[in-house]
Amino acid sequence: MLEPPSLRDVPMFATVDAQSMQRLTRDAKLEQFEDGQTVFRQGDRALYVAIVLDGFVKLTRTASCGDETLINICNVGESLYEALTPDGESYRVGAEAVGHAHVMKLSAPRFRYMLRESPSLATAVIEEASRKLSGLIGEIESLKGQTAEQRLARFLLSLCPQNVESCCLRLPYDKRLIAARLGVKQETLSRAFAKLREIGVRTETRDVTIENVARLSSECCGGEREPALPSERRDLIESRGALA
Amino acid sequence: MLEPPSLRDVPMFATVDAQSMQRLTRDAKLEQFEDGQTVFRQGDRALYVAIVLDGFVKLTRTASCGDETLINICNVGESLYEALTPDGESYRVGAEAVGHAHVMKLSAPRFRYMLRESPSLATAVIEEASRKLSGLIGEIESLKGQTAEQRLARFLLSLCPQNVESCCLRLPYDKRLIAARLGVKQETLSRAFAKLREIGVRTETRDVTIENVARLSSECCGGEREPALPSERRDLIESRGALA
DNA sequence: CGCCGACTTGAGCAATCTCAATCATGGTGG
DNA sequence: CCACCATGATTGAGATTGCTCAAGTCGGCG
Repeated sequence: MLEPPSLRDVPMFATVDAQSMQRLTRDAKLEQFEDGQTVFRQGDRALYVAIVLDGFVKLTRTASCGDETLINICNVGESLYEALTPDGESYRVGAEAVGHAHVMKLSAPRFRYMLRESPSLATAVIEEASRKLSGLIGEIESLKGQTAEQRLARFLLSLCPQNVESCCLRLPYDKRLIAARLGVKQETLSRAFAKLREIGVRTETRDVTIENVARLSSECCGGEREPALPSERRDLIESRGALA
Repeated sequence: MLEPPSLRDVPMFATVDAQSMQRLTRDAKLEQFEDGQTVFRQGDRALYVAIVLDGFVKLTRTASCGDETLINICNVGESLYEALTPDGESYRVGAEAVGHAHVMKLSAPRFRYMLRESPSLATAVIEEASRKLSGLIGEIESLKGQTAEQRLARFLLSLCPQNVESCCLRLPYDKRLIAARLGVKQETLSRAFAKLREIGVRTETRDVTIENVARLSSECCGGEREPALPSERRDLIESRGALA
């Protein structure tokens, strides 16, 4: 939090040439948000392409009847790219800070202009969009085919480092949000945690201990595993095993 | 089916300059598939970028335990873009023809090369990816927040032309597939159809009559409506009302 | 101490799934 | 023409999962 957050650390832009980055960020704005503050609203004109530089930003979609659905929780280094409509005119989801967050806003018209000027940027954006597609496909797979318990297992596994036999981790945000992310009610999430207790998952409010990662993995539909989300913060996690 | 299917009619490429299109399609292959035949398998090396030129192609994701989840059913003019992994190395979902289908396969390495050479192609691909994102976001919203009945209503509405008061339409594929698309079992779909009968939706195997589109719309969560899928075939639909 | 928010737990209910039986429908062979 | 079968669709009954509502716990924090 003390080091100045910078686009330099955002993987999405790692392969973009320096000159393009300089032009792209010429009038970029770095904004700070407190928990619950709105980054932009669904339906607003899409004046910016936003990147999370610190904290979390949740993307939600609100139906006309008022139902709000959580679409994604974006982590440090992620763009809020799925917010943009295909025509680039408005936001199809709203964005709100979860906890304290820094967001870099790049001018959308400039961004669009640069896409035509810089093949390396265009390629980077195509890859970013493809990553977002992957994430959503995984989400759909999970929602259509798995129980709440399996989804929770999958979520916890996505927080584990690869190839460890056990690990302790801190949940990245509160259980209400995790429930929304998994598409269940808070109470259901609580019960799912209770069931996982039987297979060696202890929870203490926000800290989770997974005694046997492989066991949890096999529980969650034959050991399926998300391709190691770059999303979740590794610095909150300690673990024993191959990587420890 | 008799006119030769051509990339010329694919909206995705409408804005791409002729020269790029020519280079892109230099060694393109047009393939035909019968119902159930595999276009490509999940995990295969992604040698091609595929476009549906006739019929339907379903994209499914198979978990290691064998569970198969339907991700999308792609219509004429759609790319199978969501099949590509971010690194472009392999397919993250499998593709299979639904009924008779024509698929154009473009060389993936050439495609990637052309992305750097042709800003208009890059822009078109970014828009296509964005449309795919929209579709998946809508899917997630639907899965997380709506009942089977509401999802069915939404699906039927996506098949209706805009601004009509009533309409008759033919379901684009069989009910087993529709059920998979909505993320329910076919029995549940059948019961959902039965419930909609009470609000003026008649079904005769594959033909559906919607007596009052507005009523159906209000049933499905306050009149939410998909942004008029370009996906479904308009030529199978007859309707009365503002547009008729 | 006492309140508040976040979490947990319990009980009943609603939606969906599973399993199984039934019913059209279309094609096939006699 | 009809008996027969395969397939898709429908319907019923009971089990499961997740939801709703309500109460209870727990850990800060003024």
